[in-house]
Amino acid sequence: MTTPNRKPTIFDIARLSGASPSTVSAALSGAGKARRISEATVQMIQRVASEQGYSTNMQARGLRLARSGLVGMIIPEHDNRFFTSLSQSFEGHARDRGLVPVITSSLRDRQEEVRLVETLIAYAADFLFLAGTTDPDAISALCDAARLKHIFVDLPGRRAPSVISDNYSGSVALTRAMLAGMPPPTDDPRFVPYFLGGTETDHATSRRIEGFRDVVIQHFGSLKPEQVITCGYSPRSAMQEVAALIDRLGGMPRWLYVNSLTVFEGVLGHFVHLAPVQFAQSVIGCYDYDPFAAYLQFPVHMVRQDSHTLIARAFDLVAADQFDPVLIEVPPDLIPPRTIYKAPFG
Amino acid sequence: MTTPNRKPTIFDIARLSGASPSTVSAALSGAGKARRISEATVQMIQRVASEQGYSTNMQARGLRLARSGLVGMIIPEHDNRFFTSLSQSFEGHARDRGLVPVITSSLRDRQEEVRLVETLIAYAADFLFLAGTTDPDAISALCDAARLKHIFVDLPGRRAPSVISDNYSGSVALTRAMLAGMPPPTDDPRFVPYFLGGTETDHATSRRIEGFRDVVIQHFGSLKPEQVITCGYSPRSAMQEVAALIDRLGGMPRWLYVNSLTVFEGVLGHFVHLAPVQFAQSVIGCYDYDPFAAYLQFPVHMVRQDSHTLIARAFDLVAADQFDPVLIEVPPDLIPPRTIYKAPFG
DNA sequence: AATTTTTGCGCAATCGATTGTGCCAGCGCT
DNA sequence: AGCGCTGGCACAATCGATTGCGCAAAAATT
Repeated sequence: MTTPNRKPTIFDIARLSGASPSTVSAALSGAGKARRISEATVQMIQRVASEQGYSTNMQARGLRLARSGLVGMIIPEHDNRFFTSLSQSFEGHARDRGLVPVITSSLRDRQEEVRLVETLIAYAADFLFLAGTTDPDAISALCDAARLKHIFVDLPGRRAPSVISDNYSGSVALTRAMLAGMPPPTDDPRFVPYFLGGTETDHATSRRIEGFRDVVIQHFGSLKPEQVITCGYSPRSAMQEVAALIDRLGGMPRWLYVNSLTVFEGVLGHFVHLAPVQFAQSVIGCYDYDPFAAYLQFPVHMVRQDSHTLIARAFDLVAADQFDPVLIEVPPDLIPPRTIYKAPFG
Repeated sequence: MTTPNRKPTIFDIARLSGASPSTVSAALSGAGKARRISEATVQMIQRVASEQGYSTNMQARGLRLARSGLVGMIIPEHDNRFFTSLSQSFEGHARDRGLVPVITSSLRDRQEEVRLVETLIAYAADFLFLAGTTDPDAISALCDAARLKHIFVDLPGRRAPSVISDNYSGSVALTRAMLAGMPPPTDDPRFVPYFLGGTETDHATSRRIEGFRDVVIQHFGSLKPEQVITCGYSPRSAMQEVAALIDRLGGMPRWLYVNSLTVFEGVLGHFVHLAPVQFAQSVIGCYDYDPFAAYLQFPVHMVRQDSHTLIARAFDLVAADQFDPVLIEVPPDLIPPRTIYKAPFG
């Protein structure tokens, strides 16, 4: 069989099968019953089509139907196991529904985020999921103007449905786990917990800080402002901040709460310069889960957001055609340190 | 301003600006000069268009031009820092060229891989990058039939350009690094290196085994078949195999070469059940890099494939419109264990 | 046998952008 | 005045699929 000069269209199939293009379209798009095409004709057309290697031109179909079958998801970055677990779930659900997932990263750049939304609008995406959006309202405005249905995941928005983790309870659980079995408080500034990373203005960070604060106050009676260091999400600034902190304290703090994997990467980048003994007594907590980070040489408590449920809930909203603002919170899981470690205070 | 009933088209802009649709099209698509539209008219039309929030309907344009502006990349999975580093580079390069990257994962399923290629064909992707393809020739056949330009990355194909890591030299470097400073060989089967993971039939694995073999033979004089365990890429089977190996040897081997991050995840899943002392003397090597895995509690030598260069070379081929088979090898980097560890034989 | 209903399918418009072609006015030239 | 040339724009066809509508033949009904 020689390769044809170009891809066959319904007109080619029509010619070869002796039917009309509209009949071919109906037969191949599954609208055979609805358009009263006989079963025999449908089968015959399908046979011819598969012989010719026909496949629907989705641009033509999309143009006619004013939808593309593409569904978008914007994440801050691919290089992050939390976001990729969202991606992986998103792909699965999208495919189960016969949709084509388009996952793309903004690198936490607002301009880029806007461009991506505009692109997805131009391609007539059927709907859009947004993870880690920094300016949800602006995005919603854009989407609304183009009638693009959208749902926020991970960080909530006011103008569209949001499916997020229960950051407060997750943070409380994480902080409690870190402090479990702690010795009586002392005056040493190294013997209080520190919170590192994130942006105060984002919902997730602020809720996590609240959880952290409540538990710390319960155990220590107070929380000093310098115990909360919100330095954004970049590994670089995290590395600088943790270095400065250790320098200031004259050593590693006993408890370090790390807000996100990217921050953790920065922290580890600094640990390279420390002798192991310097953090031998430390307990690390990290909001978000990475399977490799879970096996580090010191106990790391991690919060694993339930990305599967987050995405599933968002798709439930899609299925129900529910795009009015609503906030759905999904509890995350606490992952204890691996059993290969001795208990820190044992 | 009220939101319009639907997105404006060039016909709306034409009506509002007093020009014809074809003039509007020319003005907005940048073909103003070529079609001799006066500068004043172009500016006027652009102003009206931006006032109306016009954006090109890419489905219509794509239909007319028989290309979409979409460029695809298929990877085995998102949850893997090697593949996501490819993704991230791919996105950057695609955007620099004004193209829209569509990255999607096959979960190493051949059927799914084929479906994805067919989907990208249906959407008229401009070209396609394929990473970790298990059956490249079948994919090439599909793409050729649809005149879809494609390039293999990571695993090579015969019928299209391939840009891959220099797996042999990377493997030699990794094995050498693992064995550096090794004590004289003994008869203990725990004191020989083991290779774990991958598929013998894939090019990367077979080249890596060759490199491993050559170095091991150089140091030990021989390599027994049981020292090479190719159990695929799934963490589950890796976990089983490493458990069986340790059981058989009566303890951890001194050197374990882990072929890919997913295999490493499986290995770590088993390490949970071991006392730290059991692998305190072991040296791990892993082909592929994960920033967290690089900080584990035992020395881990890692090979970081130069994903940026891999993608850059592939885009060079695209730019040169070079889609005839050719094999380009890019040297990977060896990442030594972090300095926080004591030297294993120090 | 006449009428109504159903079955099976084709015609032609439509989605929104691009592009080959044609038309007209104005200009310079002889 | 007559001619050619060019700048500036509009007309209409086109890409490939979907769908409202219509029509003829077959089947069912009276």
